[in-house]
Amino acid sequence: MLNQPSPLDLTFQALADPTRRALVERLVRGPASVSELAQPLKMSLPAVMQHLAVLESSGLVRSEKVGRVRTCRIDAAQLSLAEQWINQRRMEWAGRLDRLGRYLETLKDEDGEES
Amino acid sequence: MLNQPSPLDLTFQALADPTRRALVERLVRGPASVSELAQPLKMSLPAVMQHLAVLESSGLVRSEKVGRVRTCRIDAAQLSLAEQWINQRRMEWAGRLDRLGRYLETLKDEDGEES
DNA sequence: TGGTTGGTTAAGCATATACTTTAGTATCGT
DNA sequence: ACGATACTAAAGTATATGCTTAACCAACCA
Repeated sequence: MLNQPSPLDLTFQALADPTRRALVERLVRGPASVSELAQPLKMSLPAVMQHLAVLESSGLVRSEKVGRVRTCRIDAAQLSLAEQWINQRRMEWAGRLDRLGRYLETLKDEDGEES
Repeated sequence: MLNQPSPLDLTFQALADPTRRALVERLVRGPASVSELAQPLKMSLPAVMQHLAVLESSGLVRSEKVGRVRTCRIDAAQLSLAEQWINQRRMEWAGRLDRLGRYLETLKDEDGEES
């Protein structure tokens, strides 16, 4: 993976970590400062900052610093992107099963009409 | 991450790699053998097998070997799991924005009624 | 029976991830 | 001005990831 990762790579990668999902779960309930986000987590502040950096580089989270406090908020557009990718695959798969089922049905019907 | 990863960890981690997403994209169009899956990819067979192992340990893909050929198929349930997690967060966020908007609206109304 | 096909195992290697501790640098309150 | 607060930067470390190549095994097929 020496070529630069796509937005989808970054988004799924960001969501693959339980700490980062916890951060997202917190942020959907409203914006929060870095130390506010770090408080319930049992790891160092720099560790939390690194997780936030991952979330931010994926586009899932944006943040702005005013004075000495950085306020983070989630960006739902990126969540949608990931959701859409999964949904499209699931739909494709469901559609296939549906067509397959219908096809097997026609086979049974033809069988019934036989002889 | 020395404690064992959750199903959600494994699923998002599996989807974070473009090669593995390509495998999923192929498999939603129907089951395939290992070498069939490897053929369009420009990497060694063992590399593809390792990606398949990741997909399988996440539950996104199941496979069975008959004779000397292993046939892989996707398991949509695991796709749903990931999709649901995202969807719930997105809903939560949307709901919050909605409530916030309504609240601001009431403030404006009260403001209008003032003095 | 012996070669080809389809898959598997093992080992090795470069880079990436998830932390840590230590040492900062700007605010902000008094 | 001075200390506390909120964050940041840098470096180090252990483990994980994404490959590779070189064997190897177990059908199948002539």
